[in-house]
Amino acid sequence: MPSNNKEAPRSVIRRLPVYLRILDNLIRNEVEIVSSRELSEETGFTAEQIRKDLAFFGAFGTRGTGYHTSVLRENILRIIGLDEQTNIVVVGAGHLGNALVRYNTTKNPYVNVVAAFDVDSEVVGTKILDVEVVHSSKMKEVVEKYDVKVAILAVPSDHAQVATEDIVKSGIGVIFNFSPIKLQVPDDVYVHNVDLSIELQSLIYYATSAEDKI
Amino acid sequence: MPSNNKEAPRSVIRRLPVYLRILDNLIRNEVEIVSSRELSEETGFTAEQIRKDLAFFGAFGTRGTGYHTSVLRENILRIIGLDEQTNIVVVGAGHLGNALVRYNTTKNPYVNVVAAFDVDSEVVGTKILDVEVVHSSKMKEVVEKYDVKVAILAVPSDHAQVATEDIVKSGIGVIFNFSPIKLQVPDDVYVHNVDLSIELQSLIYYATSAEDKI
DNA sequence: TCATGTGAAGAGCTTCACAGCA
DNA sequence: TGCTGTGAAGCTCTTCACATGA
Repeated sequence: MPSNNKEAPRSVIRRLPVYLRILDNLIRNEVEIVSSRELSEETGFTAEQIRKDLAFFGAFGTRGTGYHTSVLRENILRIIGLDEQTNIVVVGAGHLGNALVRYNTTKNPYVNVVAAFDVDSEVVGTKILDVEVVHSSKMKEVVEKYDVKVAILAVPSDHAQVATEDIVKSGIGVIFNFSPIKLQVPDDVYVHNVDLSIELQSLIYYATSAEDKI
Repeated sequence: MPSNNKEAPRSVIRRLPVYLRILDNLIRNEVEIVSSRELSEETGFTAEQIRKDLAFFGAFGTRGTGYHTSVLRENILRIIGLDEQTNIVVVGAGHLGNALVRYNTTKNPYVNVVAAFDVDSEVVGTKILDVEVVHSSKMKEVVEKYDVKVAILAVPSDHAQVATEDIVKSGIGVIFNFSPIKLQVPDDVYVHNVDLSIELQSLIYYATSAEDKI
């Protein structure tokens, strides 16, 4: 394997799934070869950056030709760890949790939502598509049974830390956090925060400063 | 005004709403002064970074003391453009759009969702909380009436480009895009993409590589 | 010839170290 | 004294320019 021993930059890891989606489309259309310039047009990233990203993990292309779509796809799947189906859970079955279960079940290939968790007896026992809403007290059991690696956290702010402790105790090491709380977790747990209020508020800056330019 | 003429770095703009939220909490608890070190503890950003961020726009603090919470809050509101209520719309009233209307209505102060848009006659005319679901053909009318600056786009992929054209024609200049499509827009329209599938897929990398370290 | 792979230069952002001031 | 404000250094990632090889 001609790959590198250095830690992969986060920016590269964030772009890999973008390449993956394009490759899936190309392969669906039976395109066998793609160049970095073509990938650049589809993604908006520069061709040099795409080559650097891919070259970081090894030489997957052919000079003068380009990249073999299916070879590149296999390599990216392996690098990310999507070469085997990944089981995830959604914690919180309110409106946002509900939408996230549906989204990842119908729109996200490569992941499999095995359960949603909630503490509200109104929703425990119901289903979202084919996904059962289970009481949070059973999290460890489900996580061990399905070897779940990632939890999406979408509970109200005042439940977020408690729910996080359930998640950590169940053995999950990666949390995709939608609550606007700085979660307290052990060092070996990886938290990725998406704060929709904050992202929207920062966008307002561009809405108003763009207007000033008129 | 002791502020700067250079364009503000994106990274700074993304952090400003984080400071804003902390300040809102402090002011609610009648705390009048806060230091960069205290803000650091709340946010996880370094104290130097916080001082640099704030100093970019002017000298808002007092040496030896710290920052006056309400003064700093007012300044950040003005910088972002949140000093007056910002009207937004949500385009797409499916499960994700529904959740986003609720989220921004109940959890996001400083923005006001004036309408949701859809083309499905099943949902047009219904309400999400107090927000009416309006047919997309009336977008321009609503946007002009409420001086809407930002649209959240949460429609299925195959409708995303068409919906974008409605948004652009209505006069909106900032789009918060949840669809996994590279939207084609004029140069003066600002698009911010959040692709939930891609973010989750890139997280898998950390789930599996963390495991390898055992 | 043509597109990849890559050292070097450049840009942008963060951290350091300390001057400046209440 | 204590905390802000800031030039300088450092780091990370991107762009450039071109050598490399099918």
